Amino acid sequence: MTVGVAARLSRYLQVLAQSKKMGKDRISSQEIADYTNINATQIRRDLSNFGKFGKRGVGYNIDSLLGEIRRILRTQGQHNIALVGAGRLGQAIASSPIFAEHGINIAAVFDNDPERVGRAIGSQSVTDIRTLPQVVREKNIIVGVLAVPADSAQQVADELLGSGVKIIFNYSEALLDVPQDVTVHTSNPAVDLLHALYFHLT
Amino acid sequence: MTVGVAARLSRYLQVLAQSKKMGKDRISSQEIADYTNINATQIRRDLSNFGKFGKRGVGYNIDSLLGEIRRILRTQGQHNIALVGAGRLGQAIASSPIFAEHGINIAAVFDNDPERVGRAIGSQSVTDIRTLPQVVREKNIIVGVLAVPADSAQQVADELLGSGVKIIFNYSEALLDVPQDVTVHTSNPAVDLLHALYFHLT
DNA sequence: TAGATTGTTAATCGATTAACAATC
DNA sequence: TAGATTGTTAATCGATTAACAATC
Repeated sequence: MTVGVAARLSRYLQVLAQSKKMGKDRISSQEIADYTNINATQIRRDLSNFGKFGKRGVGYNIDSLLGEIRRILRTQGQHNIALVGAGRLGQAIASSPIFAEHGINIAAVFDNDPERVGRAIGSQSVTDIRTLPQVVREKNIIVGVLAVPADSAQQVADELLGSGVKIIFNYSEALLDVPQDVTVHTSNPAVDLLHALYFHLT
Repeated sequence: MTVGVAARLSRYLQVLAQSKKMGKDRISSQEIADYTNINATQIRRDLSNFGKFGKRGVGYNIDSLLGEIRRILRTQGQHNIALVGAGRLGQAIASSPIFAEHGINIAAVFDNDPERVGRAIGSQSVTDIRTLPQVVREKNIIVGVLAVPADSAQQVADELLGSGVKIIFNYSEALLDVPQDVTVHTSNPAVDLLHALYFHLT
């Protein structure tokens, strides 16, 4: 499977999960297309690579398609992730239902501020960052989410990597230097906004 | 220019802006490639579409390349955006330097909670959401950022669109129904995580 | 039956990559 | 001069799209 197909499948998953919440039972490739800006033919083709999941003239059953995609992406189990930074952004991330909805469990929240350590955040309490290596190893965590200021991002990233983390979600503006086998996903709303604006201005 | 090229140029912009902050003067296509996961040949080709900005054997001058890309993307002026929602996520967004660094000005922050109205947030104070239509029109805002709970996202989106907004950044899990000429960008870290995990598990 | 939507084909387009001469 | 890196070509691959028969 290419990176592109996996990325698109995970977006279909989000649309399906939300549509189910809205009480829908089935959905057409065109409806998924409207929400994702992915071409409907592309969607049908992505899905038909793995089987015949739809009914002609009807569409796709949401529950069964959710199951199929989760099976394909192997996201049926629970995954443990670590969140570093219990400031406003960290609190917002920890209290968002978005991870839990997709079977992702925030297994630990770290901060270096003694004022914050011990406070409740999401379903956890904040842990001293000095215990990070031990906790990350114990809980077998391979994903770290960075919600720290840019000037400490690299240092925290190094610590995560040293403890076995292989995927980093970077919510700071910092550029991170990491080994080849580590995936860094940098989330930058301003960057997305710039190219969205370009097409509006044109 | 295709959507792809514009999206990539805005990512180069981010790398250049950060590298400049780190005190660097010049950068090679390979270095940009390492930070963006975009192929170095692709980067050189994207840039050479618009001119010969580099020096062989040396690389690109960061200041001059920043200027060129900003000119190409027309992001030299200031853009006004509106933020709706002054909760934890809204506060995190408002206090992030990431928008200001790219010439994007958060011109108004709205909330419906009387407790929050009037409080300082970023460089603004929170405004009553009932004034949204008036403020958005007065300030000529065409970009709205949604940092509200999923169950009020559609309602707020409708209000923004009714006041002339054309680009929405949706930080809720909700799916938004909007007219064809409106761009919705939904930011969903869990979705990104799912496909990053897939490749790690494989 | 009539309408809708899938699954699939075929054609086109843009992205990716390797390779390398040009040149700083 | 020697090393490095751009700008560009050529080949390949995946994404996109239109179209439509199959079929629910």
